[in-house]
Parts: sequence; structure tokens; C-alpha cells
Amino acid sequence: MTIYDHIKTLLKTKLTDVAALHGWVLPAEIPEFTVEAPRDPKHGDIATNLAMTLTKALGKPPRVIADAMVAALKNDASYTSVEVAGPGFINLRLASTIWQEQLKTILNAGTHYGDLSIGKKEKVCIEYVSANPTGPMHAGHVRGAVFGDALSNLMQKVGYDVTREYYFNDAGTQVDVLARTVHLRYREALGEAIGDIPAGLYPGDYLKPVAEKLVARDGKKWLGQPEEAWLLPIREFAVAAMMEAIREDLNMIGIKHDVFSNERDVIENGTLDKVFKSLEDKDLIYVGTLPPPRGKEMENWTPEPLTLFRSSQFGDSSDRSLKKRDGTWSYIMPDIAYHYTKIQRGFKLMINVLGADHGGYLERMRPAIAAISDGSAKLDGLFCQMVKVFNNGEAVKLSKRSGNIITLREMVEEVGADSVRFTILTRSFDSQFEFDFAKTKEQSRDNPVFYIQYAHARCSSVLRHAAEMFPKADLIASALAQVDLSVLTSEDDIALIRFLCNWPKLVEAAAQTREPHRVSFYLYELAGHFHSFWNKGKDDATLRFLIEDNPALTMARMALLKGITTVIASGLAVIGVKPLEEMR
RNA sequence: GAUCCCGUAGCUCAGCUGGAUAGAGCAGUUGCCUUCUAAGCAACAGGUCGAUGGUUCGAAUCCAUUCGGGAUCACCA
Repeated sequence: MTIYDHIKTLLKTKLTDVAALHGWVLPAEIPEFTVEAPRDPKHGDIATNLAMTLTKALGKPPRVIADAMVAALKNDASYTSVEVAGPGFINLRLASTIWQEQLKTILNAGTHYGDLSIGKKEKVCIEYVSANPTGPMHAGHVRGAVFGDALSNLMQKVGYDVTREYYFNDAGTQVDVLARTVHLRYREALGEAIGDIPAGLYPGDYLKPVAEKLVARDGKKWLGQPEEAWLLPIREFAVAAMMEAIREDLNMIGIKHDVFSNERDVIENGTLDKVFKSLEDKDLIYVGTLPPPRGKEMENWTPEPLTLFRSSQFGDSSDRSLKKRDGTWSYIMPDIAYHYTKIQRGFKLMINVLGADHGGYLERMRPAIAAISDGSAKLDGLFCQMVKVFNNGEAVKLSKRSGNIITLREMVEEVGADSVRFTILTRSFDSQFEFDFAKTKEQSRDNPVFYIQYAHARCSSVLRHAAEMFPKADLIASALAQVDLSVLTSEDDIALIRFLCNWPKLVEAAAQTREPHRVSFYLYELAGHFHSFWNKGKDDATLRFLIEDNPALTMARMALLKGITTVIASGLAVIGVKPLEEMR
């Protein structure tokens, strides 16, 4: 229970007393009100809009209600000041002992401070990246990858049982194209002049090493053979090689999935047929024709009978075709079957992190999931908007076709994994994101992530100095939690503790809204408070952390520092950045 | 024709599910290193929150309309 929740319950009971005293009739449900740290510290430690939310129900102006509450709260020793302000806010200032206690709570919790149990250990499958193994990870993938990873961290922190999952298509036309391209590169590697890569195959050099590995394994085995002979084995080889490369790329930026699933398994182990049959059994499959797509000029549109799924029964705008004209499955059917395997594995909550270019995906997949789970499972889709890549202000067109891509590898090598992660996580996922490669590279040293890292390094440095200055002192968190903190009375000390106490609340809000970027901003602000405090010590010796002739205050400040490093480390863990002990 | 996202300082972005005088970084100007790390701090300057209406004690935030940018609406994932 956070300090804010605690105050909230106290206020509720106080409100009933006040109402009884004045003969007010409270509504059966007290309207929801906020208890939070106001933006402006002048407004006290804690502000509540309680009075304002009750104006309607009580038929009284907010200030009248607020005044009555204030009168009742005034004689409580927990509050050093209680006042009405603005339109009817009640501003409270808590006794410093309360904040000092909170700091001990933080120290005892360690980096688990901010861990919550709102997830109730519910299993959640978070699927992200899921790029098909036809090319290297590029700038467009990085956003979803980092976002999904941070979201997973966040969901774990609030008590979900998270599985990080990657699903790839290794059975469709795209991987056939991959295989053909590799075969061409293979001929090239064996000395043949292949000229330009023909349209319809993948350009770019990244398949050359794959072809060379194929030569190393198989020699000239596939030369002069018909496509039927080499397509499947080369496809398998190429998919494995690309997935290996993708895994390595993701690893560079600190991303590891728990489970990799693929389309072929779903088809070959019979799951797909089973799911299709169960849909038939539920009478959700029929053969019919679809109207032509609206708003699009389809000159060559001819209605054709197709195998359709009655997704409109589940809120979809139209029924969906599960098979192509040639009788093979359209992508949606294996995807349905794949999601069925998730449900079979016990996931009632599934989150898919997708690119904005997958717009209609949810609309189509949700009905299917409702059908196969009989409504018991829920799919959430989070759509990361496009990343527009610039190079010194000039737009770079990302196109696999032309081979013009900025790869994840380039980004990480030039800018650094921490900077890339942090840059992505200082934007909300649903707004478009402009990434200027040249500028980011040039300013990589100015990246805000180092501002946070630096705060952590400074704290660590002081703790090292403290160990030298007071060799007998025990500076581990559990020991510092036992220190007498009553000497931490300055407004700056208390303000810092107060800010640390916002952490659990922030984690909760970030998880509920699925917005890990809030963590970044919080950490940045926390680092700012710390740096500011630090510099005050230059003018005011009583605000320094290490004060040689005052061991008692120094130890209390070490407790504060430990609290700061604890929360920073706890937050950086969500972002996926390692805290640094030292920066020079 | 329909759906989704975005529009906030010169640029890149926040704005805590409706709160008090709308914030930060970068860019610009000015100060601060004999003392715990200057990858830092302090200060100045910069805004019709795209527009119009509505909801209420109160709107950048919610609703409607509208303009602008992006994405999606095929049997490609």
C-alpha cells in the first residue's frame, strides 16, 4: 500500500465524521477522488480534489466542503499543515517522520520497490518483433522490439506471469522468395555471374553470407537442379540462418524471447486442421463470395466462391476468407491456429505488439479468438506507429525492395544500445517517431539516458567515498534502513523522498496504460532532482552528502542516496538499461 | 466510402486516464568547477495547446464537427 492509498482511506473515514457533524447526506458511493503529489511543491506534499468532486452530491460549493474537512484534519498530528487552496483543493503537508519511514520501506524493498501484485500472477503472452526471417532487423523493427521488451518487464513488475514470444512465418510465399534468392546467391558464390537481382527477389547483400554457408555445407549439390529439388531444403536452411541472425541482432539490444513459434509447426503438427475442424463443427465455416473491397479501385475484381469464416458474427465488419483461390491457406488461418496454441498453453490474456501497417489485424483476429476460446480469452493489440528515418533532416526511404535499409546492427553500433532503447522509450508508442540517424549519432553523448546513468554513478561514487571516510559504517541497504533518519529534515531531503514515493504509483499507471515511456520520464525527473540537490551542496555545506564532522547526518544521507540508486536501478531495469557505478 | 493514430515552444517530444501559472531536451543568451564526478547546476528567452462548438465547479486532456499529416480496409503478413 502506497502512502497515497493510505491517506485516501484516512480521508474517507474523516469525511464520514465531517458529514455526520454537519448533517450532510453523503451519496452511497463516494465519487472517485485523487490523492497525489501536486506538481508544484508549494501546494504541499499531498493534494486532494475530494471537496470538488462532492459539490454536486452535497449541493455545496467546494470551498465550504473543503473548509469543513480542513477543520477536522487540523488537530491530527500526522499533518503539519492543512489548507484549502485554489478552487477547493485540500493541500496536506505530512510530518517528516512519515516520509522518513517511507524511505526505510524503500531500502527494505530494494529494487523490488515498486513491484505490485495487480497482475495476480495471471499468465500473459506478449508477442513482439515477430518479423519474418527474410531479412535483417532494421530500424522499423527496433521500435516494436524495444517497446515489447520494456512492456514485458513492466508487466512482470506488476505481477503478471509473462511469456515473451516471437512468431514467424516459414511456410508462405515470402520464404519461398527467400529460398530462391539464396539459391541465386549460392550460384554466385560458386562463381556464376548473376547480374542484378531480378525483381521479385530480395536485393541487398545480406544473403551472401548465407549462401556461402550453404556452399560450405552442401558444396555444389544444388547446381543445375530443378527448383522442386532444392526449394524446401534451401528454404529450411535459409530460414534457420536468418533466424539465427535475427536472434543475434536482437541480442545486441538486450532482447531475448522465451518462446519462438512458427507457422510450419502449427500446420505440420495438425493444429491447423484441428482448429479448422472445430470451426466447422461450430458451423462457422461456409463457402460464399465476398463483396468487392470498398473505397478501392478493383478493376479486375471478379467474385469467386471462397471458404469463409463467419467472423461478422463476432463483430467483424465482414466475413473473412481462410483460403486463397488456389486452395492454400491464407495467412489468417495459420495465425488463428497459432493463437489457439496460446490459449491451449493457458493464456487468457494475449498482447500483440504490432506495427501500424498491420492496421486491420485485431479486427480480424479478435473474432477468431472469441470463436475458438468461446469468449474466454482476450487479445490486445498495441500498434507502434511508423518510424520515419532521417539522415540529417533528409528522409530516408526504408524499403526492403531497394535494399535501402538502416539495420538494427548499424543503429546499435553507431549510437549504442542504451541510447537506442532510451530514445525509443521516451515516446509514446502510438505517435509517429522521427529518428534522425545522423543527428542521434552526433548527439549520442547528449542522450538523456546518460543523465540518468550519471546520477546513478554519482550516487555510487559518494557511497564509495563514504566507505573510506567511515570505514566502520555498514552501507548496505538493510543496514542503512536502521539508521536514524530523523536528521533528514531539510525541504530538499524530504522533497527527494517524496519523489521516490511516487514510483509505485507511476509503475501502476504505466502498466495499466501499457506505456513504459512514463518510466523514462520519471527517471529523468528523478535524476534532475538529484543533480539539483547535489549542486546545492556547493553553496550550502549542510546539503552535502558527505559531512565528515557529522556522521549521523552523513549516514542518513547515505540512506537517501541508497534510496535514489534503488529506484533508478528499479526503473532502468524496466527500460532495459544497466545502471552504472562509474562514468568518467 | 470506412476505421485507427497523430497535430502542444524554432526542432524532437512529455503532459501523471479532467485540476492550480501548459513542461523537458536540443538549438540561442548569461552565470557557476580550491571541497562528494561540470556527462552537472542556476537563470533568461521562446506558446492563439490545428480550428470551432459542446459536456462542468474546471478542458491541452472527454464528446461532436472540421482542417492538416500518417497508417489500414486483397486471396501480403
